[in-house]
Amino acid sequence: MFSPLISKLSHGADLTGVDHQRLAKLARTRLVGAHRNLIERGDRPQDVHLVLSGFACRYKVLRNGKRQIVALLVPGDFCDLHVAVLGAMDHSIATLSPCTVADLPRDTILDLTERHPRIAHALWWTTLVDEAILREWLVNMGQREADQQIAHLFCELLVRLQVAGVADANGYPFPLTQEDLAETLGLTSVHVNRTLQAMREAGLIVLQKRQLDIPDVERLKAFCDFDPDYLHLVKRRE
Amino acid sequence: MFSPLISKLSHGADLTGVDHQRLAKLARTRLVGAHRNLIERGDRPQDVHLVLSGFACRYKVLRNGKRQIVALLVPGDFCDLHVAVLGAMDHSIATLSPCTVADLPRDTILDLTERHPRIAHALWWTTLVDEAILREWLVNMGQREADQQIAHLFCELLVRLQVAGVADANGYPFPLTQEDLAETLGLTSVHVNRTLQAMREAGLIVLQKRQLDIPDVERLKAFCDFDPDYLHLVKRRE
DNA sequence: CGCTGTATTGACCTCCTTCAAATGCGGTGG
DNA sequence: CCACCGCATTTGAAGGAGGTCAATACAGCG
Repeated sequence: MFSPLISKLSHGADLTGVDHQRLAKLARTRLVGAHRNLIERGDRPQDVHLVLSGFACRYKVLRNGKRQIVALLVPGDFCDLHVAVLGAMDHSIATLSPCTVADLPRDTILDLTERHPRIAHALWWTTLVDEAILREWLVNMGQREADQQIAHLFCELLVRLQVAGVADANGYPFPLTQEDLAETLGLTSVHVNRTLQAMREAGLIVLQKRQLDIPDVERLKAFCDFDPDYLHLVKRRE
Repeated sequence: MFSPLISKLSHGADLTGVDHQRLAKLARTRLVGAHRNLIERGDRPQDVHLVLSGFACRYKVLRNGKRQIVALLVPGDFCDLHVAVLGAMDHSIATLSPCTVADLPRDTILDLTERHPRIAHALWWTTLVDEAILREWLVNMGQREADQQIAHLFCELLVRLQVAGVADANGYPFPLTQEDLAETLGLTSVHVNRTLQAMREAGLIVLQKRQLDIPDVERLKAFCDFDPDYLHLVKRRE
């Protein structure tokens, strides 16, 4: 049930089997349909939310109605680990596909981190990686052209989903619409569409029926100059 | 000496006078010229670095030589508060103007936070605000046009510099070149130049001799739809 | 006064957007 | 099983924001 989180954390810290147990004991999960708000701007959530399956996103909407997705949340990602420190949410979170979500009482988390430094350290690590991803997205939007931008996002998701244990070696389920993709990359859906077509023709990707396959992962990585160092993955001890 | 940091922290947490003392005691500062690297990608800094005056930036360079600035560091901002958790730096940090920088031994910081929860909380707060700023920059690059983008950055800096106590009500020293500005906004310096001219003609800004003045702050904020909630400032107790 | 880095300008180009219509497709109800 | 609906994808034509290249003007500084 909590395996995506545990799998992910094991790439960022040395969690022992005992620690795993502690996390798994917190289970209280629910199913959420696609396109539902999990948290809205201005909220002060009491529980900590965790995505266990499906895709969700952080987003902000401008006065003119435009929406910018500022993060994709995949299995193992926290929605609001630390709002308590900030007070109110400055952005909203919504599902992009059906998701299973865990609600963890904030007190439980606080208690857990206080008593188990390794867990605290692992959670620390996740938020710093989230920040590093934001920086890389900024580079992506600022300096790369649409095709490389899309390719880079696909490469990042491949790694992140593999780390969570929900992607195979060269592909994964990809429920986002072209519109969603456009909103995360700062493009229009029309241009995303045309760019995807070009990438398909170039044999870089196979994207159909909400499934992305990458025939030649190394080639795609080279195409967009992908370097996963910003994900700060640590060699996993078997 | 440490007033920018202390001034800033007081907007994010309830620090008492005693806490102030503790921070101030750590002083070991130095002057750094403009365009010097403070930290490079791959480094594992031992000390924690803090900007006390001047402008610095986080940046990443692509293989093709393009540079993207992913954060501006102003007085009171930390460079690398938490690399210890991540290991190596995934980006570099350089000065944009002459800066005074403080080097704080990591152990001192660890010790301080462990023994003084309020300080720990305040430092927590700063890193979460940094993350919120990244999200807003993503919105800026993805959804706003050049003129609003520039305006938004200017508004953000006005608030941040005021919070640090180094800006007056409607302006501040602005040492960045148009090239620097271009690299932070994902534009070219040519286009930044033309856009700045238009903004000057519109009376939105006065930018000359490395000094930015904003004749009508409310107007500029309205122009770019600026909402400072993402900076998570707390009403300061006098 | 000359040097060097920054700002400015012009001409041209292209990536991406806009608007609008058409096509395709999964799901549902008859 | 088929017709139909709603949503997502695809396509076309035209326009605009921003990029590229390269020359010129300007300003601070030793």
